[in-house]
Amino acid sequence: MLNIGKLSAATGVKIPTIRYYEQIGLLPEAGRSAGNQRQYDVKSQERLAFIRHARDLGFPLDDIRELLSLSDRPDMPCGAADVIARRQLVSVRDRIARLQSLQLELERMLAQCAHGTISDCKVIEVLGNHQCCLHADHGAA
Amino acid sequence: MLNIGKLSAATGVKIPTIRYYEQIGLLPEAGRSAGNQRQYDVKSQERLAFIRHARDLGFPLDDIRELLSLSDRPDMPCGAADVIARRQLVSVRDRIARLQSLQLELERMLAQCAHGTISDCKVIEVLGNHQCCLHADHGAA
DNA sequence: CTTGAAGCTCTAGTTACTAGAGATCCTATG
DNA sequence: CATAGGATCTCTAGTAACTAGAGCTTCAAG
Repeated sequence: MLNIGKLSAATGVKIPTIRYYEQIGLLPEAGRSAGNQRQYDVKSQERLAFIRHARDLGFPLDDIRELLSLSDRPDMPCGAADVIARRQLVSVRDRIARLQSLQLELERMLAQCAHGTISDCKVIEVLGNHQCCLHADHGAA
Repeated sequence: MLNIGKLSAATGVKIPTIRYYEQIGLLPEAGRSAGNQRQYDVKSQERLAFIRHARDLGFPLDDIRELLSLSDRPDMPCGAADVIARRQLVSVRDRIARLQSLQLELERMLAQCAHGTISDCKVIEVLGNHQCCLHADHGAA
């Protein structure tokens, strides 16, 4: 049995976040000690590690909730988990593509900056003028 | 003079978002028609386009606020704008790097999925086990 | 037995919007 | 000129995923 501080240290999830996860029902209500402090076992730690990892991977909490409910029923086909992961992969790829075009534009802006005054600052100028940029269609998304 | 609907169409910023920007002081209070409806001129449209573009580039509103206040003083040196853009570039690069490692891991998970039952689903398994992944240090950030 | 760290609950704040209710206004058609 | 409909108004509250703080209690070390 470990208290919330140890659990936090073990999983890297901050204490208020653990309580928050319990509040929204992502973690079951923890058992309490005589003095009303939360007590966790290894199961809880594993569940929290699962959440942590999925969060690191960018899964929203709702998907994680779904994944957890799947993992509670090990005899079901895993198509649903696959769908969630695949959806996540698509969105990660999309985010990468966007960010790469933004990176290019920022580099271009900075390369043109002659360190003069604001009036001829390319950073400001480029930001004021959407026509000249490489990601014109991203706004529509 | 254009009303909020036209401004929204012209800039691609949604109507409630325009009002929100006014509320938080990012846009000055718009003039009103006899019937209390907001009226915008070309200046407002440019300012909003600037905001829009900077948002697309991933700048947080606070940075945009700063950028706008800079662009209102064209005789100042542009070092500050440069610093903001540079900071943004660093964070964009960092986000790309993270996402690329997440992409790899998701691809790996999906490649291993044999479409059996949950009990042998690699997606669930990998998520439950942080040891085996490629981005172990990301959580610390 | 005391003291200081760690835990508790509860509320409110964050970012950048988005949604909805209910009222008002503007414009085009009959 | 009346009216129907879409557009706009204000206001409140909700979203995601936490984070911060106040004020209290409990636990462990000395």
